[in-house]
Amino acid sequence: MAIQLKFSLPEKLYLKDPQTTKYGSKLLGNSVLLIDELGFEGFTFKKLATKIDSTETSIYRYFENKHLLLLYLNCWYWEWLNYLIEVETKNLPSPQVRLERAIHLIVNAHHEFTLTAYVNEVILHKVVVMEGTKSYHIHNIDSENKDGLFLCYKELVERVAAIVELVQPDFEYPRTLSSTLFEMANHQLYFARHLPRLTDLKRKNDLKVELEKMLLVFAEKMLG
Amino acid sequence: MAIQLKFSLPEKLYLKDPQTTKYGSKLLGNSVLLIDELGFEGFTFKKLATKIDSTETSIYRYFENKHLLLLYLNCWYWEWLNYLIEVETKNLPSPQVRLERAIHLIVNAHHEFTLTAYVNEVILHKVVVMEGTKSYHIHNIDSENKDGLFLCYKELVERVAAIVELVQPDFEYPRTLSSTLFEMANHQLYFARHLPRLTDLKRKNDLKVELEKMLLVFAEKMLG
DNA sequence: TTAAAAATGATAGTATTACTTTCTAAATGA
DNA sequence: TCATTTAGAAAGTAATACTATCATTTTTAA
Repeated sequence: MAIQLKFSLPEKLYLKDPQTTKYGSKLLGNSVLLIDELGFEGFTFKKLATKIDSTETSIYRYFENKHLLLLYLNCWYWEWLNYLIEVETKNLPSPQVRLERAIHLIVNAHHEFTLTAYVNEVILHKVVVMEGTKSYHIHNIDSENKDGLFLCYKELVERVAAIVELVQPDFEYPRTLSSTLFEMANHQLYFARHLPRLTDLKRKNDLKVELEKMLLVFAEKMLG
Repeated sequence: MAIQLKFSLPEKLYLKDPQTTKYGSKLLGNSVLLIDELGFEGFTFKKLATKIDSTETSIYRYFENKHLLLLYLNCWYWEWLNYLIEVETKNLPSPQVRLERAIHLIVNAHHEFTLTAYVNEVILHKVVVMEGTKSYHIHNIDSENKDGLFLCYKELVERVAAIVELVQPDFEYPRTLSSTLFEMANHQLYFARHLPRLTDLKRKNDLKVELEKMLLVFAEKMLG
């Protein structure tokens, strides 16, 4: 993919949009690497500043705090996946096939597509699986939600829910099914890697193949 | 319920078991209240010490850090639920009915049972829904897992998985179904309360009733 | 009953975190 | 080229996440 994409993310996420400057993209790219390396709790703006040969002050000009940076990365991921699902399910012959394609992308997109130079999508996906829920399990969730910070996730969930509704208009839980597909994809992968007794995915096999199959079975049974 | 229960939780969770002293039970009970009030990120041992008219030093004699305290509370909840499911599904006529009873308990136990004087189960449940995932999304997950800190959750998931296997021995994902029931119960409730576009549960209705119905439909379709 | 042991409190101290402020220098662009 | 934007440098602060030491109170067991 040669086209470089810029996503429009909620304004209140940042003080200055890191996608608009070279420094900003360095910030984003390295924050993904450092969060992966240290875990979100061990990650600090000080350490990130050192890593990119800069200062805390400069980072604070982009983000109010590390929580909003994490949320920015998640939103970026959600927008990116949303864009891919939109493009890749267009012109497919039936809703069933579109749903199958969407599930394939939820599991595999980060390995098959690279849209940007500065963010490593494979590592970003690791961060989303490992730290993602922390971006929306926060004490001031309601005020952040009011500021529109979770629109990206909502739109992503709604895109897949809309396909679900086409597949089976009588199904009573399209949003729940959609959000559960996204949540399951992350949690079951995390369990397979770290708490294997909580899942039937087997680490020795190709997790992506198994996970995709599992989500397909799951969706089929719910709608079939 | 007049019987006071004491749960045996993994030893490495604590330095001194808070269930063994009066001070410890005060610590536990108030930590639930304070985490609910401030959110886990805003919660500190200093603030807890002030709340129970004590000192940081004393709290540190029980727990190495606040993460382990949160995990302790989660384990407590998992053990408590595990115990209830065991007792309450015993002697039921069929696996189907036992699974239905288990789902009912996942959703409602905290409102229907009170086993201890010092922990408010309803608020503990709020904390588990809000902060629970943080207790196992941590950078040193593998070493903590090695220390057996997640046995309670594994046993809980396996208890329900065992029932699933009795209901439908050919079903290929009993553990995944079980862990997904627990995860869904928390996430869908959280979404209904804070990010309603991510779920079909409607806040105006009785969330518990709706959630139980939803999980039943979900399990039925998976196994039916 | 008393002496030992266990549990808690009081005080102090440290490194790190999570910022904020102010002022300067370099790059950019109209 | 002059104004504006952008980044760096340095310093400072309140709070966090602990640790150490010593004194006091409470419990327990001989």
